[in-house]
Amino acid sequence: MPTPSPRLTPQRKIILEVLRGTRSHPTADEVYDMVRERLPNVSLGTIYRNLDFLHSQGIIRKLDKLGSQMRFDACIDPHLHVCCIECGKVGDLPADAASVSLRRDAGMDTQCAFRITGHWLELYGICADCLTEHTSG
Amino acid sequence: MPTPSPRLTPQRKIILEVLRGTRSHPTADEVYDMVRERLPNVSLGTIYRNLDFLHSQGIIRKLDKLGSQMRFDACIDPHLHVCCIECGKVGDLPADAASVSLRRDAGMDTQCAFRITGHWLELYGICADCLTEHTSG
DNA sequence: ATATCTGCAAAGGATTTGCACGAGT
DNA sequence: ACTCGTGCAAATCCTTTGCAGATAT
Repeated sequence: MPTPSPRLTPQRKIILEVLRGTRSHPTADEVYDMVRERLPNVSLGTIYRNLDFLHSQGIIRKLDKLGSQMRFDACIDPHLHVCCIECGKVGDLPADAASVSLRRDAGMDTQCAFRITGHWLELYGICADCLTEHTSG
Repeated sequence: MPTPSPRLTPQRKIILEVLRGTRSHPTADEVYDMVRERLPNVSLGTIYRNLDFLHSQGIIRKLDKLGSQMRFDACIDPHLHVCCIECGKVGDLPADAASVSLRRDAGMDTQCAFRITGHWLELYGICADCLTEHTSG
């Protein structure tokens, strides 16, 4: 059987262009607004579906830990995000700047123009129960 | 004027007891179910309001980065959380085990019975724009 | 009395989904 | 033809809110 062939529709193309044209890590809503400037009849559902598709293909990053709304990032290189606790703005930080920033809590980080005040670290893994199911099943 | 005097209602008391009686970092919904066993007529709104109140008083922790629903933790000592990517279960990790776990990605961490497969680090701060507003205003 | 708190139900915001139509191969 | 994608609107999920009645000091 032939492999499924995703299509590069105008919507999909413009959504990706819009995302690649900004460094602001926009929400779906903000992407919607930007895309509508070029494609007035696009629907929000299409935005969500395409952002999801692009993410599933590894073409964009989905940032779901930066507030109440998801944000999206066309830059998939490993890097960290800094979130402003006042206005919610999201900035980038080169990966190798992390340890520097963590040690400098409450100091101004010259590399990202944010004064770092805190951080959040969370681990992912597989719990013992799920591990057992894997090995026994 | 007298300081406001929050009351220790039965609802509030039981919610806190229930939360202190588990290490499962329950969602509001799960707290609701547990509380209803002792207080069948409690409402979900009351659960949310009290969890919020307890959090605002620094009595419990609110974990909003562990999936789509908020989770709550009566243990406010600094410690990390490990989230199972299969079933969503959340475990604890002593703070000083963090560096160990990060170095052991994909290895089994004996301290928390999770096999750590990844992590997420995010920074918080104040952006240049908001800093300017503070210093100039 | 009065401020705090409750249960109920409705509202809210973000995201997902069902469906019939449209477009590419 | 057939599959994939779209617009629209409704549905869903989690959380918050308005309100009238209840409770404690």
